Amino acid sequence: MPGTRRLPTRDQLAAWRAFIETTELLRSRIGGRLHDETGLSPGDYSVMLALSEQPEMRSSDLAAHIGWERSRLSHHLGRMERRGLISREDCATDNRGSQVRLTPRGREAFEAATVPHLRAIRELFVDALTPEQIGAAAEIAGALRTRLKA
Amino acid sequence: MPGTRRLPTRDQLAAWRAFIETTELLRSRIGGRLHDETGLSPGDYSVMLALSEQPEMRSSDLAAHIGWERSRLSHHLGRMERRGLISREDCATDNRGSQVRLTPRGREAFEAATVPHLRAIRELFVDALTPEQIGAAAEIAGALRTRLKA
DNA sequence: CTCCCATAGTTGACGTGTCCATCATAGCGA
DNA sequence: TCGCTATGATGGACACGTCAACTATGGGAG
Repeated sequence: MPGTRRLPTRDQLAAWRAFIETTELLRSRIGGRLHDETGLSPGDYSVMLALSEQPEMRSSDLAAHIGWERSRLSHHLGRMERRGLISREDCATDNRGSQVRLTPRGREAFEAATVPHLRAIRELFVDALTPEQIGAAAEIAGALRTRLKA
Repeated sequence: MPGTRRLPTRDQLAAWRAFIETTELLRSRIGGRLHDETGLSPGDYSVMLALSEQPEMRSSDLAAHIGWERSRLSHHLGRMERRGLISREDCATDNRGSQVRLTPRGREAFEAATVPHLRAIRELFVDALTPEQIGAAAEIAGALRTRLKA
């Protein structure tokens, strides 16, 4: 059947839909619990996780570290700064740059969020799967990422 | 170690991160290709897929069918209406309700989008995985969904 | 030293998603 | 019929993401 050749089969499509819809639901549930229990969004958590390991970073380095576009990070840091979670100050060695750091309040919020977040991951991801399935999930992620890089 | 008991292990956490980050990247790549090649967003596609199977639907039924909140659908339909993809009109049997339908232009856009979208799914998902991995992905989705429903 | 381009970062516009408030109608029980 | 509650749908406020434009500084080629 020309024109439909090489399109996914019914089963493949069903697997695709189940996979993509469920991962989306999982993401939103984990994010929702994080937000409800700690007041932090997943984006906040990523930023703060990086800053907790390296307390002072250039904005671009931070963006690269967490895999975000600079613009996205700039918008997000603006919101986090308004909430008093991080601060930005001029960079001594490059007048274009800015250093980002956690405020004491930010560090406190991050530390309070760690255990609830890990617990949500355990409950909704780890505990939902067998050890074999967790391994398979990691392998699937690897295979998909390889394809996405090509 | 009280307080950290039952938190994910290092390996489990690595699997979680790989899984969630890769599925997010996959989603955005498929969505990006859909948008670039057809001008439709994934949200547009979901709405139009439902309407292509049942040409006239109540807004609430449509929302339930695709698993969206009514408010989200209302906002999205507003944007789609501005672009001439769908139309809304009063419902004859319930004065509160509205009927949603594809415009001719909407139907045309949807039909033009189907093959490119399926092709993207094949290239970035189906072709990235072995048949066993596709089966495992479906099973993982099922297991996660079962847990999410509880 | 000057010019040119690359880089750091911000901003505006806009699509998207959630939460919550609002409003009108439907539908039921007294 | 009257009034109460549930439901259908919309709207505003705000967070989040992307894209493209813009500002300003850095740094090398000549």
